[in-house]
Amino acid sequence: MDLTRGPGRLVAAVPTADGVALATADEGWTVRTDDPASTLAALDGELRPRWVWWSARSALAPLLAARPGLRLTRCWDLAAVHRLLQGGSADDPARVWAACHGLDVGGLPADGQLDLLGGQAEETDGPLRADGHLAADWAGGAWAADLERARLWARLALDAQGRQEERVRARRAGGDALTTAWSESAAALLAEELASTGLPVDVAEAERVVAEHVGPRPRDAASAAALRRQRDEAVLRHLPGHDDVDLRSPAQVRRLLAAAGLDVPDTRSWRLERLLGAHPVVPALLAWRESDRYATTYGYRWLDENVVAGRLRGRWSASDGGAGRMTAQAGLHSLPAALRTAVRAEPGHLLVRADLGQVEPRVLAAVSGDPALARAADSPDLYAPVAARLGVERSAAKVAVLAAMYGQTSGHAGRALEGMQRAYPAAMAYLEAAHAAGRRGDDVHTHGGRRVRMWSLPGGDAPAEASPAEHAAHRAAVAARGRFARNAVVQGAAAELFKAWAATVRLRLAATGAGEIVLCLHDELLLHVPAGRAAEAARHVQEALAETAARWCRGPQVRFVADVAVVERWSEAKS
DNA sequence: TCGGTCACGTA
DNA sequence: CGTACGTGACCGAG
Repeated sequence: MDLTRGPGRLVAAVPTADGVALATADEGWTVRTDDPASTLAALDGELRPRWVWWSARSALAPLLAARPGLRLTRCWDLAAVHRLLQGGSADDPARVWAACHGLDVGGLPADGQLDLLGGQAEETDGPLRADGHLAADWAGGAWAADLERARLWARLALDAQGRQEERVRARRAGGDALTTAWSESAAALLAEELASTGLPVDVAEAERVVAEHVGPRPRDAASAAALRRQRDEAVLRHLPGHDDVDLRSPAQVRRLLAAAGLDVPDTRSWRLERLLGAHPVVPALLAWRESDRYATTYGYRWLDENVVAGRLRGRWSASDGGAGRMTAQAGLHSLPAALRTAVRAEPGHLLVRADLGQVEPRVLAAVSGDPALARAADSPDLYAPVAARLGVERSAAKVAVLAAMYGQTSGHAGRALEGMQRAYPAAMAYLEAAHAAGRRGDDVHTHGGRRVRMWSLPGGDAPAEASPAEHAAHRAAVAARGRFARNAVVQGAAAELFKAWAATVRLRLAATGAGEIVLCLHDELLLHVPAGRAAEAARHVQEALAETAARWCRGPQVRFVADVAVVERWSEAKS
């Protein structure tokens, strides 16, 4: 059972307020209905198509708003595949269309902006300009005015899909870019479902955690201000005469520390932790920092704005940023550990928590085809055989592997890297190639075929006339680009593997009704499942990983491992 | 009112 | 001088 694969019959779908417009290679038609979600759900069951849409955000999000439980099976997401092919995060229809027709995007309005100034806004009834670009009003949403327009918009989507698929098939990558296009599309679908579903939260428990750090919910603005002064006072009382210092201002905190005889270049907590015994103001300040997090970012306001009826919801992106990881808003990806007790299964349900173990070195073994590293991945603890091979402690082996992947040069990394070079030459060569490309400013591509764009440097490639300081800044910028590229090919490929895994899990759960994914966290999945289906869901997670890994590795098979636990609260069973 | 910087949570 | 992201606060420029 592998539902992510297979071409499927391509059916473009454009839902509107009045109904839904559809297009296949042979025909287009419209269905007038006030319930397009049900129409698509029925067609999904009958035809098992691969839905083609401009983006899950535009096509699916409105349907999920009307029918939260809607689960469509497969799709081709033009925006997601565009990001895969072109890199970056810009994915509006005008850019998608231009890219798959080989048109220059220079004359296009900026992302999300209509060309209101009228530079190219010639009067036209059709969706296309004379130069082949999408007309600005169509790209901006004019297709939604009536079903006939929507039908045309669906035909254009199908046309764009065909051109995109040609480009995907032509993409040379270590892996199979077409499979990546499918799973990235699935991730875009999942992103909308995650935004709609939300993360189950025990609000009373969340309020208890917040109260532990900042006290009870203030009744009004005056008591909030008083509480704030009270928290500030706990720090400032250690240095009389500095009552006017604003602890939220790093510059003022630095002057405050200077008054305590502590000269620091910045006031980051890792630096202050080394000065814990130097002055009582330091531990007080660190405690203030922690509680301030709950007063600002993760406090009552955050709960009020983002948790509705016991679900924490934020927008999700399937591949934002350089390397193509998923991103999430509303703090979903950076919940403090203390708040995880509040992430709790609803009555009659359980959470299945699954996280990939040592995913980045295993991914490196797979994408580089390094046979020795692939053999190390046979071990449930990859670092143990690496340590044996390098003849060092496990902790040193881990540092060496991470240093190789992240481009670390400080500390003891240097000598460890020499050992890595001898033991795992193919893996190191893979990283070095990406590093060199990044330094040159050349784009790199992930195993799955994602383009990762580099950026140009302020002074160009080699500033001829520059001060020593400018030369140093330029060298630093070149090195930073190299580290970014080196990391991107590993982090990006890991993101692709993760999304392929998540997509497979999603389909198994949808097909069996054994629960649903409620959180994706880079290498961790959280499922919310009926209590009686937890063991089954856990099995789906493991089987989906084995299936995904087998498909993903073309060279030597690399073992991927997942730690799976069935819990009531996310905080339990943290490995 | 805006963008840059700092700081810090997660992976 | 390991990378990525999102969030909120301050601060100086406009």
